[in-house]
Amino acid sequence: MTESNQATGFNRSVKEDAPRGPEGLASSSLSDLLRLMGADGADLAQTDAYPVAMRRLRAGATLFHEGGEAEAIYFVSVGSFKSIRTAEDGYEQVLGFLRRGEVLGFDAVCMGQHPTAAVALEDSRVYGVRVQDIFTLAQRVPTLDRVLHLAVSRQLTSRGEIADVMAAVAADVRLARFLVQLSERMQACGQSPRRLYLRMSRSDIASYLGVAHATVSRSFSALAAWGYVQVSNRDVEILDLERLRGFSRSTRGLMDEPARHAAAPRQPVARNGPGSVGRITA
Amino acid sequence: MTESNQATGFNRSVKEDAPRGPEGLASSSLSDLLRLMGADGADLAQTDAYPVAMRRLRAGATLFHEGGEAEAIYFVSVGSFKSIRTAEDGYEQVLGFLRRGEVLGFDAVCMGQHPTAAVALEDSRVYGVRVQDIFTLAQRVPTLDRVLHLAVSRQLTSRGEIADVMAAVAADVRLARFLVQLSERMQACGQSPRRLYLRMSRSDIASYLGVAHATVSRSFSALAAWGYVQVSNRDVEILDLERLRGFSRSTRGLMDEPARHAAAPRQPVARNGPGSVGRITA
DNA sequence: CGATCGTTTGACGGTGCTCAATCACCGTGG
DNA sequence: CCACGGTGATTGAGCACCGTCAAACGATCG
Repeated sequence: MTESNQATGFNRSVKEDAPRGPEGLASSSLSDLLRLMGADGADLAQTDAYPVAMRRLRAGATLFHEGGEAEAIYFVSVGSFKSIRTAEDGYEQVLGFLRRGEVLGFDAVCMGQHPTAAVALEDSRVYGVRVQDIFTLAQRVPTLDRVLHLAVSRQLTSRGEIADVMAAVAADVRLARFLVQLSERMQACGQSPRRLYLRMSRSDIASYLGVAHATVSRSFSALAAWGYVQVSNRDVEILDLERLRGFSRSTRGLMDEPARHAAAPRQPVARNGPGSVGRITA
Repeated sequence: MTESNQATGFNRSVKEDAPRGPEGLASSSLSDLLRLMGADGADLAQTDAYPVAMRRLRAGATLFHEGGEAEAIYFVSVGSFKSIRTAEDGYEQVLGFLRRGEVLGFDAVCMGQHPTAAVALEDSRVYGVRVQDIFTLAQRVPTLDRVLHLAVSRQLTSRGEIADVMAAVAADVRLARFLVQLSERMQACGQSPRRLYLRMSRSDIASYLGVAHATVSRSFSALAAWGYVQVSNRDVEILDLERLRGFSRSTRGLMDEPARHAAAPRQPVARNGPGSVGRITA
């Protein structure tokens, strides 16, 4: 618990060099937020009037706590977060990893308090919109309403991806699916889909995959041994994305497509090879 | 594949005795939908003008297919659904079970097509709102906008509950958590939290829990043997909700609170008893 | 450079997955 | 009414993947 966060409250003075709003929060205009969310600049010019809070967090700081009062929802501007739920015994269940353009804390609007917490994985920035302002603001600015709906819909989809990963498959396959997910997100951002830098710890990954801490390490080693990836600490390079994707789809029994076109440093199909247990029977 | 569904299309003639809209769909008024969603009747009277499609489905019918074009989002009026994603090998991953007042298909608005399918678990009815109408309608009728945000927020929360269940715990515990979830939902609906009738098959439960078909049966038997529940086919009676809830929270090792107050038909703590493997280390 | 944390790897034991047989429950047809 | 196939649920046996415990290794920071 070496949190270096500056408290939880929304109304908090934050070290900031941008202009301040009445709340002591750095503020930008709504148009900035809409631009971030990829809104086509229709009525953007008219939205400069609306101030929007902006908040910065250091790595490891928590944006809002589980059970905390729902003060605002946030849009990630730069950096990345994990959303987690902590069990009574202290076990942290990771529900997802969020990046630029994604929305945080929306699951709180139906309850008044946050069912999950959000923690920054690196130095980050977010826009915040107070919950009480959402409805009126969305009514005033249709573009915001649209943007919000879209972002939440995307969020809903990504929450579903946990199940895809945790669906009873071998641990190696879970990790492979996770890496493919990351790779696709990278590509969606216009970045290289082969070079990944993992912002989260092995334990975070383990929680997300629903396997043990140590098993993640073993699976990384296995994937590297098969020749799918090259791993150096948190740097991951995907050597053969297509074969990795194929393996991530593997279910059980001997994978139906050995897919050994050309260079296979280590034959993936062997004892303890891909897909020994894999999938639950339908 | 003995689907008795009446095709997928939204613009389909449906056997219906209610008034028809221009689309050949039975139609009700928007105020009905808002009332279903628990909106306080502020401007309800003025919303009678807006027609809303209503659709009926038989048990086993699919409301919309995975990959299908996103035509509308739906609100469950009566009955229940499962939302699923089907892998290439035919494995059905269940993402959640939905009941009255919940929203279906919203994750499609950000993509134009449905990332998941929805199948009726029993004879059911839904209200449908075309995707293209959502934004304009929400702007015209603020109450709808609010209702929609709330419903989606709830949906987001329930998607997170999959992780709670699938988080690496013993299979018995997963089932216990699932039953507790159902029980709480029953209570929220004003029904008895002890008497459950499971609308879904064992395989559906297995998929939702992330365990094998057979393991669900074994876990049911175990829970019954511990004296937590009494099971007869799809009828489940919870005999001791508090102890069941306690067990559902169990992690690993010998559960820290034996909780043997009084009557314990079969001592839950025994070899192969509760919480042998349980939880992944934090 | 030492302390602390995160990561890797090893060995062991157990739970749950696979396979498969049996049973219970229905709707059909003889 | 009872035989009959079909679906879904239960139970059993065997084996191996992975969770636990533990120790060694590496990285990062003060």
